Amino acid sequence: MQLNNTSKYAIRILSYISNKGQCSAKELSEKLSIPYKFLTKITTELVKADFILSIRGREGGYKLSRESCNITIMEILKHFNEFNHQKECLLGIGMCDGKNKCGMHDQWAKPKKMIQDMFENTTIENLEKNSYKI
Amino acid sequence: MQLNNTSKYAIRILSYISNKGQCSAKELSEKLSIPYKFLTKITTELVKADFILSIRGREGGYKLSRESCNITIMEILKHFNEFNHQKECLLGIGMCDGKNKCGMHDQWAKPKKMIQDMFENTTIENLEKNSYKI
DNA sequence: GTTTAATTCTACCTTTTAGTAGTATTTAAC
DNA sequence: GTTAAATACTACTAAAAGGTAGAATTAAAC
Repeated sequence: MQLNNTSKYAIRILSYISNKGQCSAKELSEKLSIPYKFLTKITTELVKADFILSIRGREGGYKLSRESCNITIMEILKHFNEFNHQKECLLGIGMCDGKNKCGMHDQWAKPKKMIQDMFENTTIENLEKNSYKI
Repeated sequence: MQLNNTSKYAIRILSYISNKGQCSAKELSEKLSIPYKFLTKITTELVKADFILSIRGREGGYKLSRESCNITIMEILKHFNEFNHQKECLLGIGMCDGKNKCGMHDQWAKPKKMIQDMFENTTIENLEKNSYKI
């Protein structure tokens, strides 16, 4: 019941960039304690997905490609396959809906809704500032 | 944001045994569509953790070692390391508490509590009957 | 007491996730 | 135009999760 590392890193990276305006991969790696090579792999992915834009060459770095209030956590998680849309029931094997319930379908319904709403309504702007310090 | 396979299987196994009273690994494997060898690995673990007891030899099988209403989902999940107790914040790096917050600490608090309560208050007895059919 | 159907043990293989290494490309500064 | 500091690309390695294989042990049934 946790996010995978890539998703976690992505959120923290976007949050840091948002607070700094622009910054290099080197700075991100050091401040967020994310292995440099792994970090650039993720940032490259974030560029392709248009969350950030890259400035190459000397004095380069990354910037948000949109306003932080327009980047929801849900969007990030979906990009990194954290939500499989349909079946996302806890024990979900095959299709799990109102008719074909998994064992925990009813109990899971409320918390699930709450989490989804939270991820949809939370944007990079809303995140605790300086959370990267932890 | 899903349980790992082992935890899912464990819950479904216990649910099935609960409904059947006693059953063999072969039956569990077939009815729950869990690979036989992987299933027995999990049941052996469930025996050691005293969720079930095994009856060896011919006509053997597994039984719950306690009443189904006394086995909470939380207990199962904790056994399979689904909850790391302390830091379980979404982005949680290092310790994440009221003073040292991860970026999503505040937003995550409510859904997290809701999920934990749900897992603690849900027992094997409460699960949808025949959920294994899916 | 032999057989048979069951659980248990040890060791291995496969897939996915996480992380590393090295080189190529870009571009501002000088 | 050379240099230096940055990102991007390709390919590999390591660790964890998921799954398999085969032989050993147990005990009811006959």
